[in-house]
Amino acid sequence: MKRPRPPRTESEATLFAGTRHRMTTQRRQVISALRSARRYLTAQQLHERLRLKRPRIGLATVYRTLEALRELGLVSTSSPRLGEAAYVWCTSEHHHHAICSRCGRVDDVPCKAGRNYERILSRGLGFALQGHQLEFFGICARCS
Amino acid sequence: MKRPRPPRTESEATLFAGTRHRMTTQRRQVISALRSARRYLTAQQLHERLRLKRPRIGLATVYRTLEALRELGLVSTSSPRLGEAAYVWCTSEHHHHAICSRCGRVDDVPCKAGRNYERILSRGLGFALQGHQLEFFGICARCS
DNA sequence: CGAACTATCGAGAATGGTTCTCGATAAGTG
DNA sequence: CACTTATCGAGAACCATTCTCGATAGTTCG
Ligand SMILES: [Zn+2]
Ligand SMILES: [Zn+2]
Ligand SMILES: [Zn+2]
Ligand SMILES: [Zn+2]
Repeated sequence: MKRPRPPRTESEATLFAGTRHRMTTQRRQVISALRSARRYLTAQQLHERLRLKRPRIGLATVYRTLEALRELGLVSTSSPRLGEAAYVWCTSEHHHHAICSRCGRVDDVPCKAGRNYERILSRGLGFALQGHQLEFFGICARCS
Repeated sequence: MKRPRPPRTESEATLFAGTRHRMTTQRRQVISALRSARRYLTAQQLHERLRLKRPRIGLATVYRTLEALRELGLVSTSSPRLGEAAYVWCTSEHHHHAICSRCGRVDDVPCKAGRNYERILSRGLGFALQGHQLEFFGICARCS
């Protein structure tokens, strides 16, 4: 019985295409775990989760993979707490994050602002705006 | 010859009023150095600067003072680089930062946005907005 | 397929920013 | 001044992150 092609989520196989990086089993699992978490995770938290299925995976591998993904713009590293970096999966287009204060869930928010501020900054400070970063804090739908 | 009262910058003496913290010479100097820097400084960079005038000041003292100021909302700790926290002097009112990509100067920018997003977030995600943080990157007047 | 090449892996050591400890000192009180 | 308590400086401890290195696995080319 031939089933229709399953609605597979975007494959990871091509994420490193065009770079000298190789797609390995470990990297596939780091990507999958972080992508499905939908929240900021520290390298150590991610390592914990990965060890459940692959006990011998090394912490350094997690750090190395996260750094490679960060260079590609596929993870964002805004660190919500001081002293420990946290990583969240990211589409590569410009967008912002809505972070739930209760459960930590992170949702992407498309960018709509910036226009007003460009003028304010230019007139008030003589500041030539090149980019911005915006984070929202509040309570997500599941938590309220 | 009695001069009119100098236009002294807001005194530091009262910053810890109402808390159990004491105002000491070391803390006065940390505050003064950070306030006049107008840029993000790491604890170690601040320590370097302070040692020019007070060679025996300890790095731990700098960290302790910065932490106390952070609790009071007088410094902000957004960490621009990964792996090392940086601190900038902050008024306690809600505002944002314009950070020069070339020289690192940080200027305060009053908040004007948020209204639009409150509706977008509520309708799109069922997200109850409580707060936000916005940073601008670009080139400041002195650098262009 | 197999050989050759090279990126990546895991484990542990090294690094370095930050915090802690503790006896000495200074600030506040009266 | 006498007393109490917060803060100081110096160095050790802590811990997140990076580095080292021999082993392993992905890739390419026949
Ligand atoms: Zn939530
Ligand atoms: Zn934007
Ligand atoms: Zn500048
Ligand atoms: Zn604002």
